[in-house]
Amino acid sequence: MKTLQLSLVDVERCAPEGLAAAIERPQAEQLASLLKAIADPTRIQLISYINASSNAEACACNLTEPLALSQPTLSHHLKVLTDAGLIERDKRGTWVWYRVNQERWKQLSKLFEL
Amino acid sequence: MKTLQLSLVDVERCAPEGLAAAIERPQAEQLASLLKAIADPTRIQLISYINASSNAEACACNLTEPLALSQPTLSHHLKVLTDAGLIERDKRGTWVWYRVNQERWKQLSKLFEL
DNA sequence: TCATTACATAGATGTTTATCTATGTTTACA
DNA sequence: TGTAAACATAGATAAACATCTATGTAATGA
Repeated sequence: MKTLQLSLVDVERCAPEGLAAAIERPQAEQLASLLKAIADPTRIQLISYINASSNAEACACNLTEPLALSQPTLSHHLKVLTDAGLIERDKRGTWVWYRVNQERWKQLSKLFEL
Repeated sequence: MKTLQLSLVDVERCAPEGLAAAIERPQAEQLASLLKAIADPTRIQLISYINASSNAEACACNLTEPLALSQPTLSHHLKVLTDAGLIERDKRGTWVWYRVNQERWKQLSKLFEL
């Protein structure tokens, strides 16, 4: 019957096409949590400020003012970035210096070569 | 006096170092909203599935099942990605086909060459 | 040892967001 | 024209999150 045949053709046109290697859930969650760490305007600016500082490192004490953040809020964002492994903490006396983890950053950039 | 001098030295060691071009707030917000669109495991998988499909395009009707999503939830995620300009909508009859916007994707990848 | 400074943690609050159910809209076709 | 299928939108809800104030911790220096 014609209708059935057309229907079959239509179904075929909408049928799942062969998927190449699609990202599985656990890896997708891992990537998402890494991206979430960066997907915030304040943290993007933080990374930018750190990287743009001389020696590519910045003292926390110099980050509150340019970004107009309270000290606990800054501390929170730096922790999020540190936990994600995107920046590294280096305590020197009373101050804490941060630098971008270039390895981790390169890892991320590869994601977008998909 | 020695204390004052030391204090000055210390301040200098913590003083703001010359910043190169740091990302300003409006641009940071733009980048963050783009990254937020991807920073979700479901949407990462969606992009992956679309790109891994033959012809690098996928019908919405084929995306609910492999990702175990309800139809409205799928529709929501596809809208988020579409609004961010990361995928493109192409309605063909009853079905809607999506493909990744490669231009936009390349733009993003440049972000990580920082 | 005490005061001060730099930073972290805890708890509270308002906003965003991922998901659901229910319903609306559009297209194909008999 | 009327029905069915594919998708979008609306509204509700619970979880996640950015920010704040208040307080704790650790290091410095007198």
